[in-house]
Amino acid sequence: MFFAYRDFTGEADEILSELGLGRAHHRVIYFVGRQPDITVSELLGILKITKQSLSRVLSHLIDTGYIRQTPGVRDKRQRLLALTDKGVALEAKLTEVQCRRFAAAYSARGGDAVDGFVKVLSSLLDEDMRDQLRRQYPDRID
Amino acid sequence: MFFAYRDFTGEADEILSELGLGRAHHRVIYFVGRQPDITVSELLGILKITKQSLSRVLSHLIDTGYIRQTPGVRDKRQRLLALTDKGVALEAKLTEVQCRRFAAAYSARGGDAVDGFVKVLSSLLDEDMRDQLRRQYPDRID
DNA sequence: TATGATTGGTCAACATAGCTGACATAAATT
DNA sequence: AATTTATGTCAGCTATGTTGACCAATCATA
Repeated sequence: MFFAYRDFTGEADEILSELGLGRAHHRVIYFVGRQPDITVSELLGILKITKQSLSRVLSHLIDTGYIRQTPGVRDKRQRLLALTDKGVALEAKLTEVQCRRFAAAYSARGGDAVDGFVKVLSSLLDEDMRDQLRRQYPDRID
Repeated sequence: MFFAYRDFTGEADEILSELGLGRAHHRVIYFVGRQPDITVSELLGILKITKQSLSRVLSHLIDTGYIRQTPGVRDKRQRLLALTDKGVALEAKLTEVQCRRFAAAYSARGGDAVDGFVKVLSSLLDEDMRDQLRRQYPDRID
């Protein structure tokens, strides 16, 4: 798991570090990309870090133009976060190198292996996390 | 991958933090456990961190009695690292909670899924890392 | 409408675990 | 004897997490 996680994130980490960003920035970009107009507290709930930690990373991404924020419509206190075009481009680039690994795995090992992989991966999760993901991706998890 | 890795290491992290240790210590304990009398440079090659980083963690583990070192026989410069009884006990405890997750995954998803998991996981590795692991665990990888 | 809860932010300080660079020592090799 | 190797140590930097304290705007409700 250690080796796989390290190598899986390695290529993306390199791209990021050339831009002066780290893995924490990647996570924010990724989850904002998956769920545009996500709120800060939703993001905090996913990442399970403190708002102070998130603040540093998020402010930087806003300052450097990867993420934009618009005030919430229902609740004006909320900051709805979304990727800018620059953010979308980076997200695509990062996701591409990681997808390439999965594509290679799929080619080399086949769909049944990939199915097993997803199943086992989800079984490694805490129960509440698994339930949460099941709700979000009902057709991919379980 | 992010969620699975976080939850997979979460329980072990808790045990460690009660002992004033972190994930870096876990890695050292784990790999010393897998390969007793490993040298410092072999460990550096596995972890791919700098000797200064390792030094802090390793010195602490030696000071607190989880790891002992004996001078190399062939090469007296080498420090051969091995777990003490205390180290073995901790390693077993940490490995146990992580194995429990895999055991649960095995029960819930079956052996074919676990086989697929291992296959895909190994396909996510860099090629050289995969070769290295193939040599070390010829019956488990590929 | 006043009060309290929620959403979000800031400042300051700290911890862990990585990094680089420079230099030291003992042992092995040539 | 000179060089290379295995390892260590000091100093300082960075990224990313943590606590605690406190502030402001907005929302919901008694």
